[in-house]
Amino acid sequence: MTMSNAGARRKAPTIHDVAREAGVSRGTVSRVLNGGHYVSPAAREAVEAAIKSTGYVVNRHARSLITGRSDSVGFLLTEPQERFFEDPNFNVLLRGCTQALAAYDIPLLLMLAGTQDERRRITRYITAGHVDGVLLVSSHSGDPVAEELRAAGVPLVACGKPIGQASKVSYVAADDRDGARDMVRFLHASGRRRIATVTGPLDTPGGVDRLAGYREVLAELGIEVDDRLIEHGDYSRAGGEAAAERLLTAAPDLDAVFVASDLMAQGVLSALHKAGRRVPEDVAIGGFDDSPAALASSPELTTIRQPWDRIANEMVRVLLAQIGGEDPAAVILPTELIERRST
Amino acid sequence: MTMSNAGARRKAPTIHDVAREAGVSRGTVSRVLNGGHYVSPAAREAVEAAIKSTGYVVNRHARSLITGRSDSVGFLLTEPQERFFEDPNFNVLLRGCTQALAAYDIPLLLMLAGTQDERRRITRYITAGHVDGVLLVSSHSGDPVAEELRAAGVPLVACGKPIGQASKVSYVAADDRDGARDMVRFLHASGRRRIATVTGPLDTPGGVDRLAGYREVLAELGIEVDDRLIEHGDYSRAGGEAAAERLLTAAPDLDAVFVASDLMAQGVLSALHKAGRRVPEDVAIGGFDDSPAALASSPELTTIRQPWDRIANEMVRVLLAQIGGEDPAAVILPTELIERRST
DNA sequence: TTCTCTACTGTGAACGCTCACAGAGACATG
DNA sequence: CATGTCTCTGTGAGCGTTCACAGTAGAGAA
Repeated sequence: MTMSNAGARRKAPTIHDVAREAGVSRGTVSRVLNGGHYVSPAAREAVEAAIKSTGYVVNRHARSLITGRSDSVGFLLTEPQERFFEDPNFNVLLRGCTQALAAYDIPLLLMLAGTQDERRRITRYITAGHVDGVLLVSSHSGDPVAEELRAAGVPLVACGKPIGQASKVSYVAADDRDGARDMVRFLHASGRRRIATVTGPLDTPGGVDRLAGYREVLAELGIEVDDRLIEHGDYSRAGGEAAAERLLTAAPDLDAVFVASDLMAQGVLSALHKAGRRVPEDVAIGGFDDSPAALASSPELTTIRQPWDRIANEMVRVLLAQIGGEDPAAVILPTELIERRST
Repeated sequence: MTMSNAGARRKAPTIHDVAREAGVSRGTVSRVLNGGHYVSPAAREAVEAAIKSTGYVVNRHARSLITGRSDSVGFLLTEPQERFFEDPNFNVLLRGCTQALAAYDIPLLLMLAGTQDERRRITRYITAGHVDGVLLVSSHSGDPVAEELRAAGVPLVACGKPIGQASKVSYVAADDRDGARDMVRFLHASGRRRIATVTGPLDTPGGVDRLAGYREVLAELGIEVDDRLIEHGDYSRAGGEAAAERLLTAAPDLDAVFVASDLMAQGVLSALHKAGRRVPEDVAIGGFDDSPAALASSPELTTIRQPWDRIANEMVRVLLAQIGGEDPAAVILPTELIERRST
């Protein structure tokens, strides 16, 4: 009998209605809503009861209009979206961020900047203050979008270490160097003595740091670094295969390869197979990322897992802190070695 | 030398500033902004110039406050998030929706309702009018959330056909029945004569419709349906394997199996392998979904692909139409048969 | 001329909230 | 008794839009 629904969304109760119901003023209701102090227990109780009985929900637009905050944040993905969306790790990140924000009742806006047009539109949207901050996932760090947003004073935290250290932008990343160290130490501990490496591109933080970790462990073990054992790839499968072929020529006596990504490791695997080397009997292989490629390979790859759920949580934490006025911060999280059949 | 950045976001220009700059009134600027009529070419030009020179961007909160619209929509995922996030098809859908909405300058809010608490929070958020409509992805159709939102008069469009036909909720889905018909016709055309099927659960639309398609084609070909050739699964790999074992017992002479999901098809593959049947020489297998399982199987599965990018576009189109006041609508999109090695 | 109609423009009032401020008690201190 | 401090409460103003309405100018018709 009520004249509810049927698309005719009935007018929502306002703070006024709650105030009337509770027998107090708007100001008092507002103070209760914002968890403020200076409100008597009696008033608070009355207001809370009135909120419940009226089914009041704050109008975020009205609030934002006056506070200047939007109480929402953007999740910005620039560039090659396919690559990310196909990666389950990326999905863990997206999900983790959404849930971490939900705990603060902050909605996440998904923003994909593929084309130049989209980039412009999104940058305008963000700098106009429609979100309070941005969680950025960008392939090549030192992204112009990051710079632009930072220059506009938008709180920002990137996923992964930016390469252009010039600008002070917050980031959360896994400890690439330590992950690499773990893997090389592990290979050495399992008896391998001629440990080669296929690095990522040296203009990426991952490329640099994972190589640094490799070098450090050799130094630590008193093994002289042999340049013939180092080859560079481009994170692609084909790149890994080519690098492995060069390694086999330059240093045919290698008995282990630390590869800076699982995808490249697949290429390495196939090169070794072609060369008649057995894995892990003749050559052990360690990957990086714990991507699906690690499980799809045969043998399954021993690899380094990055703690994507924790990365998500930390990104949100750092972003909210920054929105709250704190300075940019960098967070490095430990990795985990996943032992499988390739070692 | 400018006192820009440093977190001190300078006050954004308002419609007032634009009006002053252009020498017109707020009203005129507003009319230009909303693409309205009744504005002279001269005024429009002046306003557009002023917008450019001031860098004005509309304050959506102020607008929403008065229009009552939020100009944003929610993408709601209920229930088992892992399953969806792992599915590349789901990611295509999410991406497609985001991009389709971006063309209308409508942001997408990602909402994950896993726990009961989250469901409540999100339902409140939505019914409070914080989004204009909802794109729903739900595992079991006839989802209580869908009902609740529909009852509250929230524009809603579901992905996939709801089972509870009682309520009139919009949906966009691939043509399961026709996809099934295509596959069975294809198997028959390639010479198979004892075509079995492993269905999905019969309380899901996919389960029902794909079986219906199977039956229809047999009828069309004048082949009598043999119940020994029909077994039911639960969309899981193990379920597929068990169903295949039952089939092999009941109808050992089968020479093809149409399986209602790729995951189940993997199970069927493994059962056939154990029974010493070769695929595709002895038995052809047709899957459904074109999921990663289809490519990961050996041999790779011939399967039915659902047009996820088009589904995304249609969901957005239907939702916006509904927000605009149109009635709920159902859209069925054609599928595509992907031929691989299993047939 | 005068009136009507059309095309356009400006203005005040809202939308629902927060914030700053003023003020009221209650109580202690000088 | 005056004064100060502390806790609590109500009120007016204003955030930046849109919307309804009133008003103006110019063209054409009576």
